[in-house]
Amino acid sequence: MPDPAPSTPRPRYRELAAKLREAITTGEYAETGRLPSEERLAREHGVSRGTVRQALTVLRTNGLVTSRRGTPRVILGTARTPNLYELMSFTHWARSIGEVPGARTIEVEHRPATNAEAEQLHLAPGDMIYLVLRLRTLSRKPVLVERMVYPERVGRLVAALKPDAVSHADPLVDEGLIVADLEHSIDVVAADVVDAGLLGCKKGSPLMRERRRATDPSGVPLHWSDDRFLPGTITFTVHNSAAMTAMSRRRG
Amino acid sequence: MPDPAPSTPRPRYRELAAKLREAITTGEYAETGRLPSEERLAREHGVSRGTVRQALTVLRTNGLVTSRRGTPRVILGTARTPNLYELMSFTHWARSIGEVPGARTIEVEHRPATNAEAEQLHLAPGDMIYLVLRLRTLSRKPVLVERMVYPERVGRLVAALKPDAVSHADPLVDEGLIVADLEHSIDVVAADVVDAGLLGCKKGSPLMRERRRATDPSGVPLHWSDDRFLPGTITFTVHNSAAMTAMSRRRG
DNA sequence: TAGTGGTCTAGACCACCCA
DNA sequence: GGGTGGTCTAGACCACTAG
Repeated sequence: MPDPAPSTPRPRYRELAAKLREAITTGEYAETGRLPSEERLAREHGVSRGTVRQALTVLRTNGLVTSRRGTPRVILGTARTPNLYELMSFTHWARSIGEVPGARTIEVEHRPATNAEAEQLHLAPGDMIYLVLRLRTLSRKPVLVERMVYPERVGRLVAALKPDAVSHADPLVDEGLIVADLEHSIDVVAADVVDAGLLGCKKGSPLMRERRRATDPSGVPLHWSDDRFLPGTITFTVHNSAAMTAMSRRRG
Repeated sequence: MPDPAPSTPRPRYRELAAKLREAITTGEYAETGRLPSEERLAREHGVSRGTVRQALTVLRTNGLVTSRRGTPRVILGTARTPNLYELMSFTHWARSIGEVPGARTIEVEHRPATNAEAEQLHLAPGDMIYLVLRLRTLSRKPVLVERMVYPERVGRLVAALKPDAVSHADPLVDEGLIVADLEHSIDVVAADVVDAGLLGCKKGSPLMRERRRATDPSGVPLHWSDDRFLPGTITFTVHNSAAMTAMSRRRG
């Protein structure tokens, strides 16, 4: 939910969701720990019950409230803010937690895709890709090694950026690229020579790896990345409600 | 979406979602890669557009289709099956991927909660908890060390299970406990002496750690766990669409 | 039994995309 | 401009929980 510049005015259900989130975090319903009924919320805010339910779905997705047939909704906790931007962009995430992100570009390659790359990006073998290798820092301390693979069309834009550009994601958004979908996988790998040199750890020492693939609304892959974090620098958290889930990252 | 035993007949939107998922995975719309319009689906299946939208929301949450105003929905990929059970229960997950799960109970403690445990389970300091330490296996090979902490009420049920019970989650479900909410965090830790002894690795070697807290529909914590996986045995995957997310695990 | 959330309908208007 | 998905309404019935 990146809340893009509202060419359309913010829909009412989001407006209401924001109001309710605010009310919850300020302790408005703290006495009972319950939310008013949907009907009552509808009356109080001058919208239909359907709109109230849309708003409550947002809150539920974010883990703020539960729901169960027959009983009022229960307040679960306070705000969580899953945000596609934050999951897509180290820069954006770092700023969101008040850190100063940095980046050093180590290498940019423009070459034919390997088989694995072609598969991940839905390209034909031999199609050209860009690979960008960067060292990312928080407050000047190395945190992760980032390898981004872009198809030609996207990579061209990235390659044109100034070498000292910290965020690569923002310019892409400005260019009109839309990320509709992200697929992450998280595991542990041993540092290779490059990782070790950049992060200042030993070759073979364990790193937490997050691989991501971003897809635009028409299903076309926008990039594929391999990020390797020093242990202790980051924690991934995932929240599931009965039907839905939200992911975020935390400083480890 | 555990699809509980339908005391109520399965709602139409789920029925429709299942039908559409089936159609997508069998390649029904493979030529165009597009879904028919909501209006048309409504006509064809004899339901209202609202119901169609509910069904499509399910598919979107699961990463099967995208949606964007103005254009038909695009088929993204094939089935993903996020399921609270599978995330809650190693046993259930293992079976879902065709593996044979095993468990060896190492230790059961019944004692006052530490401060951390009390906080996680929303207990008063000194309230009694159960801690169950188990070694979990796939096809007899050690995969993870599991530490489950239960509040008295739940732990009593677990402690009453037969020592060779593989799944602890299923009996709890049978007892009427409902998991409405799961919070995961994933990071890397060094194996302690116990971990190393059980998993057959060296003390200090890296393990992937998944900590979980489960909450029932009224917001009461049901358990808190700390699972430590041998590297290479598992990969966590998370899928986000614009507003929603789904998590799963894969054999590493 | 009263009140809640879950499901479903039939209609409406709009922003947006694309041919 | 025609068709799509996004939002919103006003109403209805039902399953479920709890006092």
